[in-house]
Amino acid sequence: MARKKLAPARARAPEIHARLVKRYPDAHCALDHEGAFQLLSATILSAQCTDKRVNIVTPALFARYPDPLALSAAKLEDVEDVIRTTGFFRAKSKSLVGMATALVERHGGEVPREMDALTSLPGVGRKTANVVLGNAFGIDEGVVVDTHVSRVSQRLALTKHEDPVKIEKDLVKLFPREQWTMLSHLFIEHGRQVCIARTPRCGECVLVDLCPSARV
DNA sequence: ATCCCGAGGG
DNA sequence: CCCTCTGGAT
Repeated sequence: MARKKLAPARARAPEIHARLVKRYPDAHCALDHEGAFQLLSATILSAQCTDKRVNIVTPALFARYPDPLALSAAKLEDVEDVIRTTGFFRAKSKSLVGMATALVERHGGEVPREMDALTSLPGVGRKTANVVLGNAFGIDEGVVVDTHVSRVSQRLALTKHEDPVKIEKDLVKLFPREQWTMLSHLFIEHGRQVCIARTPRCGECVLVDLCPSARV
């Protein structure tokens, strides 16, 4: 069975975006939050953890530590008890308290809006910084590349890389800046519902004819 | 056994 | 580049 040769990524990208927008018109940040500080905290917790699980623990976290000053003064053990079920709880607790302390000491208790300042915070890498910039501040600084975005991009052959930074470089060249933040939500939603890691549901995928990995 | 909106350290 | 950190869901 001859597989139809697909167009290069550059030619498929606009159609991929259009179909996903139509398929997931309500795509949005799945981490419950109010404001940059809460989103920053929730995103630190999201490492190797489902957003659903993060949303279970954050209400208690935000109630107990409503602002950077309160979180900076928290005892690590108390934070660990609240966030334990999200995994990596010792490292995440240190990151949260360290992040809050850095906000108080270096940024007047506010979340900075610059990539360099954000990634200088404890426990904050490029992925987390992109989440905050895009969703709390409305700045399309880059594309959030999490496990879903990585997998979907590879299956669609929009990148040949596995390194998230290299994947992001490929994606920002394929899609216009004003689409970057929403693109992440679209890929994440598609990755969760259809382009699932173990058993992708290619039979119900709106991108089958644009995907070299499709198995129907 | 594998995966989930990663980051830091060696 | 590699490894480690961690619990819950499937």
